[in-house]
Amino acid sequence: MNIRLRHDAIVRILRRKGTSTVDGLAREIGASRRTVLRDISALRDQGFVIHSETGRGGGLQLDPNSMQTTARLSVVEVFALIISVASMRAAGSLPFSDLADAGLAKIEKGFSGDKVRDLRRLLDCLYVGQLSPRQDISNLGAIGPELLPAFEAAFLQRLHLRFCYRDAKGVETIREVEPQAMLILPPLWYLVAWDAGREDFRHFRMDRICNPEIVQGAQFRRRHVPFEDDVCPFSDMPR
Amino acid sequence: MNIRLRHDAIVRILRRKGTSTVDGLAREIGASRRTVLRDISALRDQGFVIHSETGRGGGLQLDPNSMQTTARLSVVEVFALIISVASMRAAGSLPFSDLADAGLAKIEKGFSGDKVRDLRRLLDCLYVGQLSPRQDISNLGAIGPELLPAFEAAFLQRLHLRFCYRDAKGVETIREVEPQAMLILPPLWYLVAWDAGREDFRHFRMDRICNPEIVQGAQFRRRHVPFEDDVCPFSDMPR
DNA sequence: ACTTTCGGTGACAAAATCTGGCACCGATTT
DNA sequence: AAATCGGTGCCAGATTTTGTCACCGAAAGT
Repeated sequence: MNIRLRHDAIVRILRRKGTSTVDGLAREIGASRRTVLRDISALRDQGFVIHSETGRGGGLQLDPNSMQTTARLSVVEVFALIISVASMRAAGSLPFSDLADAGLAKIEKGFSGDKVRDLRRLLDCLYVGQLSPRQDISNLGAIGPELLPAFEAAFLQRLHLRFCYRDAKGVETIREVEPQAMLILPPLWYLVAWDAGREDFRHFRMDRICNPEIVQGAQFRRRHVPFEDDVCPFSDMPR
Repeated sequence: MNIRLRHDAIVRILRRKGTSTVDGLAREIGASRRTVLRDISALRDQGFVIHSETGRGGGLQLDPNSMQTTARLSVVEVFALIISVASMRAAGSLPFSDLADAGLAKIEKGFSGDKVRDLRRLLDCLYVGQLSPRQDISNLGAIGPELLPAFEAAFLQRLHLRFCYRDAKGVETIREVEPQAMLILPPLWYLVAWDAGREDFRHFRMDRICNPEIVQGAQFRRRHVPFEDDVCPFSDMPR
């Protein structure tokens, strides 16, 4: 029997029975007492909290709060999860937001140094807030999934982005910009960028952007920090 | 050298050098060519995207988008993340929702059998939708974080829940209920439950619930499926 | 056409690791 | 004092992992 399957079996039995002895586990699994004890030790090393009591009527007990899983996530996947949690928190009344944050913190802790740098660079570009009630949200379009890889490359590698923009009057223009930040005011998303053609900072509603493409080789010239700190929901994350 | 350390070393070298040959890796790590090839295969199984080109000038190349991290999350933490993603998707216009879903799917894949069962049981109780515009959302209160452990135990172990409920007129009553489902209509959250005292199904606004406590030993008597399938945003998850 | 370089596979013995039994310790209950 | 129960060190045997070798197919230079 595989070592991994055995560990799973032990956790399953402990969960079901609540309390069990080492010998009972060994009999049920079909492994030796010694092996079960080694497995218990390994499970504790992996972060499972297993209480034990010696003597008559004693046994092992699995702390239900320590049931865990592992996952491998890329930087942008974590970023997407962070956007979800932050955006929901901004929408208010999220009883599980603390828990989701704790989960994200665990995920972030698993990153190595340069991945953390990537993540921070993305987070530095993200601002989530509340939409002011007087804002016009008519003609709300969908944001295309093809925007994601373009934004990721632009933000992480600091490259120019060229796209077609349809403004509020319906006029379409080609823009070449240096992306600076992403502003989320649910349900609206904005790209804050230095417009190279107009030589000024502009806000672009993301549902009005189409056909984004990376411009290779163009250097960033501007660095813009357009918002106050308290708008950013990630003050508690290390940066 | 440990197998895990070797995998980490391979990923580190590939990241740093960009491109490398199998023999180069073997020399640098101090393992045999065959072992490195086995490791590459294992890494690909784990989800790393490693491109390879044969012939002169070829070699291995790690896709930078597959740089990953590991994390250990509990069932409820994953549940909280799922709520965030689903709720945000219900709010509309989420360009990264697909990515967040992919991340969640990876997390869910890391669960062992009984944890998946727990997660499904929680998901079966969750419904996210759009609030109808004519709904009254005055007197919106905060949902206390102390509700979470109570709900988790109630849903997972199918135990009775007793709490103090303040209805729309401000009248407070003690209820003992069998929790059936959680309904999220942002920004409002409802608990759908069988009210044991009134012998009928009731909706409770979660910001009006206080001091929830588990009632040990009470058996569930009802099973309620109050919503159509299309309200549930998790149709693509295995269940 | 031929050679070299490179990823990838199968087979098999050697090396490393895991497993099981054993003796034994300390704590707790009967 | 006896029985129950978790925990540790030790060592031979079972199991898995590793290294070696032969070999294949693809690409690129000669």
